[in-house]
Amino acid sequence: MPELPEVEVVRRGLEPRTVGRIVESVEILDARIIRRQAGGADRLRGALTGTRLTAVARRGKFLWWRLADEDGQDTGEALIGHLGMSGQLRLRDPAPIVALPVATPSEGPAPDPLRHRRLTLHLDDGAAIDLVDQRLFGGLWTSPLAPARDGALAGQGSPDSLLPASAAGIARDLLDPAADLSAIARTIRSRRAGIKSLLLAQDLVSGIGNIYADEALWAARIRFDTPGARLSQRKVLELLRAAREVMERALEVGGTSFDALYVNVEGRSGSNHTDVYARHGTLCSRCGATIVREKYMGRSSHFCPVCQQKR
DNA sequence: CGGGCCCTGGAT
DNA sequence: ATCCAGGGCCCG
Repeated sequence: MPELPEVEVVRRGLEPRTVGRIVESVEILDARIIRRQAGGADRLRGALTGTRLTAVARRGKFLWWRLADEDGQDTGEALIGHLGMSGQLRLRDPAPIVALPVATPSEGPAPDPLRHRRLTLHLDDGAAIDLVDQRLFGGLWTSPLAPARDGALAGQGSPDSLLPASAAGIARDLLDPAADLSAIARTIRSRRAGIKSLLLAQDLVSGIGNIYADEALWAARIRFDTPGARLSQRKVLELLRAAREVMERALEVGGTSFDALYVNVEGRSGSNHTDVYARHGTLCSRCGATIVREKYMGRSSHFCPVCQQKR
């Protein structure tokens, strides 16, 4: 499931091969993927056809391209996307889609990595950007730009403070130099909700999903259901720095993958190391206790019952 | 602030 | 046949 590090890996893969290119056509293979586009498929086609991609930026888990018209003028809109939990943006060279080698009958049919291709942007150099998404939680749509409130760069890779409206309610993430960790920590401490639900609140701090929330809480030795207000400023800062470190480390190794659902633009998986996530039943690497999985907020929470005590 | 919804396909 | 995975968004 793509969270901040995985989306950043994708952004970095897209940057050198898509910035400067013109979209020649938009191929929609499954209309259900364009749910979030105002005006629907026609509007998406109209906004992109003949339009140049001038930058690719990211805030939290949102990714967007800046757009310019034939004269090089900003269109005032971005092409923004979110991968949901199973979305992939894949770059395809000029060659047509090549099927994988045919499997022998005993092996059954070979899995086709593009089986769930929903939408393709064809670029002027013959390359293509495929949006592949098994569960259709992801999407790609246009959104008008407006200045970010604090005037700082809108996100990683952004040339200025202009932020797509669709990401206006998304807080800065922990890899953003303009993120104010002390302010985030103060807000967390003003809430009585469980700390994990606060870590996952994208309007408070963005980019963290279920995997990195569990990993950060383990690193900071905090139980998922501890009320934000029960934690000291120092402890919350420790947690935020832990979350940042876990995500930085994941970024260095190309993202975290638990299945074939997260891949970079070339279709390759990242690492799959975690300390607690999906490790229930195995031993805590810090104290040797057995890692537990518990339902919280309708999601699985993985934690060490000894290191992460109730407060 | 919690719960339901959107979705599909692999596991049980 | 049913459960489960879950980010974002909408609802009450």
